[in-house]
Amino acid sequence: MPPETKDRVDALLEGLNPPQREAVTHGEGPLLILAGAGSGKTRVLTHRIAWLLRTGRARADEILAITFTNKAAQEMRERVELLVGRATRAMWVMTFHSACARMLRADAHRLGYTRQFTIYDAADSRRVIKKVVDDLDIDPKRFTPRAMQAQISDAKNKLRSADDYRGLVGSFFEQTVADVYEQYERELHRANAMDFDDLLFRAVNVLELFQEVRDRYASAFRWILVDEYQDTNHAQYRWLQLLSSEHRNLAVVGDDDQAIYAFRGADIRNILDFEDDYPDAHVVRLEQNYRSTQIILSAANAVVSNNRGRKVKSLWTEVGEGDPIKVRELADEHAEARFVVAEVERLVDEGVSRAEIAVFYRTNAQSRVLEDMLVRAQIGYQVIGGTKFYERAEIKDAISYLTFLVNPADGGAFTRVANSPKRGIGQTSLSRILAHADTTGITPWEAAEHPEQVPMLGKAAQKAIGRFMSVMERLRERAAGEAPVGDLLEEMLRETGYTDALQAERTIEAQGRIENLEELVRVAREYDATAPDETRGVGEFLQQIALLSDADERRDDEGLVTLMTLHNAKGLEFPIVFMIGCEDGVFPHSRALDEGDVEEERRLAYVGITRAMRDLYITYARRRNAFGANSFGVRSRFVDEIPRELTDQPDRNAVGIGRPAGSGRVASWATAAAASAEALGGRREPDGAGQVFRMGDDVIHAAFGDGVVTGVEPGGIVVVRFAGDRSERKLMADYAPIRKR
DNA sequence: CGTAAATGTTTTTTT
DNA sequence: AACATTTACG
Repeated sequence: MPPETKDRVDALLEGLNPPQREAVTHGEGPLLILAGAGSGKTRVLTHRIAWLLRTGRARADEILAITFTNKAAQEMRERVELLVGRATRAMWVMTFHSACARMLRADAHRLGYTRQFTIYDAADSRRVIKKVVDDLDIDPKRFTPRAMQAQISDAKNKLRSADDYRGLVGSFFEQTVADVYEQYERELHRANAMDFDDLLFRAVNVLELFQEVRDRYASAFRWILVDEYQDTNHAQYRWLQLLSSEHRNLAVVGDDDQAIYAFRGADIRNILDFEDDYPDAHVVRLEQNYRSTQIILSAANAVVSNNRGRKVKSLWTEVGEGDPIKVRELADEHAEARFVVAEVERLVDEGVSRAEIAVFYRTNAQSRVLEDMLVRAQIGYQVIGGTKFYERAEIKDAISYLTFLVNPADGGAFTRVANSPKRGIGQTSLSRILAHADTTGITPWEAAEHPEQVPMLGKAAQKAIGRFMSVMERLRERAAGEAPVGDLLEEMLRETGYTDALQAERTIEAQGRIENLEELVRVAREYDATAPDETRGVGEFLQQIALLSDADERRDDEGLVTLMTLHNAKGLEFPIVFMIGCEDGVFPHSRALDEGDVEEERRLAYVGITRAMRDLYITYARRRNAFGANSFGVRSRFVDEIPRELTDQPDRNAVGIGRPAGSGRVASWATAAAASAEALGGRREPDGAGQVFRMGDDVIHAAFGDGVVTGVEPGGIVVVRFAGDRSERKLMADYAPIRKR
């Protein structure tokens, strides 16, 4: 190695601790990196890639790096480029699904798909399943499409085909699933479409069935690196196995304590058994945490240590003790939101940037109350997840138009756009056209091209279809002529009258939709400008956006408070973290309790806690609006698993809805309500006269307005923080003009 | 064929 | 409570 190169390699290793360095400089052979939360695993991955490149062990096109989100992939590529000082376009850094889609574009023809195959999202797939259930005369009440979909997805994640599944049938339910699965596969194939699970499944199929494809990739990818390995499923495991079969340079990074995707088929054994699969694997443990205070780490450790069957690890930090964890009980979800918002305002006053603050919750629905409150307080925020941009009706419509242009077999896309905007093509006409295509073995596009040949189709419908298709024909020529996607999209929105129809509505919502479509055009133009030549085109654009996730939309430089589910929080860190809704039934989720998946929920708690660098707030509510009805809650068991001395509420059981001493669990809302009443004891509000105030109560003051009780002191004094001027005042409960809301 | 009202269903987490 | 889907009517 020339001395100059050696210096640059040494520079790469500077600032790494010994185990990190060991992982980065591991040579040939399998490598397992057990990386505790905040132990710098991303740093290790990027430095390892840079090291492989710098030392000449790898060319960029010999590296395959798998990340969990597209955003993470992009960041990883940028960081590697910074380290090695040049572009790394040839390197494959992407998610499992993106990598598989890319491989399938090249080789799907071997399985009877074209390279323009459509990627169906969960909603598209659900629609197909519904149709199948309907066609097969199955009672959708007994066999809900939702359950069917879950079963099929599960099978695919285990690499079980419809045939395989049928062979394992053990009940009437499964028998029915087998029928649906089989027909579903036929429908997808006929539409030249794949669902998310297919991308992995079919990619494995191609590698297994075609030796030359396997050889091509297995020899190309000399170095493979995988992040978040604890959340891989069997199909992903097999895919990696096939790709790494030749060089065996597979490096995986993960933490079994952060496995939170079992519900999606992830198999924690993939990481636990790595050393059995690769007996010669080199194992590195990263146990020094660079992120959180000792108190936060201790809390996380205490909680997760209640799980069994984990690889024992001991995280430590040099960051220092830090502040106690702030635990708050609030009256209901509104008081909870008010507390969070008031605290955010206080922190911002202290000079904290909003971008340093995140709020985590178990389910997306919980963001709503919080959003209301943030809007009122005029605090900028972003919500990750929930209703996604690409799931909005108008965006789906626009995408379906493009999809139908490039994939004329996609009857789903056709159905979606044919009568949107309204042009007099109803459900009946559509069904006739699709049935005609079905029976004569032509594509929906071809059938629609010749409406006069469709049996039973009315004259008016024929004319409407004709007009629609002549627009589509023109657009298709433009698409084939490799027009930029942005131009094509704009033309489409204009020519089909889509924008005009929205404009005609003259409503604020329609205006919002138009703005969303403009945003989509902007995304397309961005794609036109940045996509490498070889991957340009409508088809590729569509496949790429189909694989975008919520997490990819996250922005971290615009001074916004971030709201997201605990699942979306994986891999991120924030100086200040709020975990809200910490009640049994909400978190851990009641469904998980029913199904005995408490350990996964606990890992979710571990993930949430370990995102916090400096300050952690945990809140729970006594009362919460579940289905329109109020339910009473009990503090989450996870809160009680945090040693009290790590919190600012060492005697928190003295007041409020503490878990009844000695009782193990409270699993249902019914028993929860009883337990709550018991815990409240004689402290329930008297009707009418003399009010009793508790921490978290919402109050209205005649002069100061809305507020929340932040403390109760002897002598009938209550401490109230007011939303209006954010002041905190001590008031005499009996004399001050305050009442509960 | 399209709209409006009525009914039923929904809340886990997501690539 | 909110939303989607179904049903009834114009």
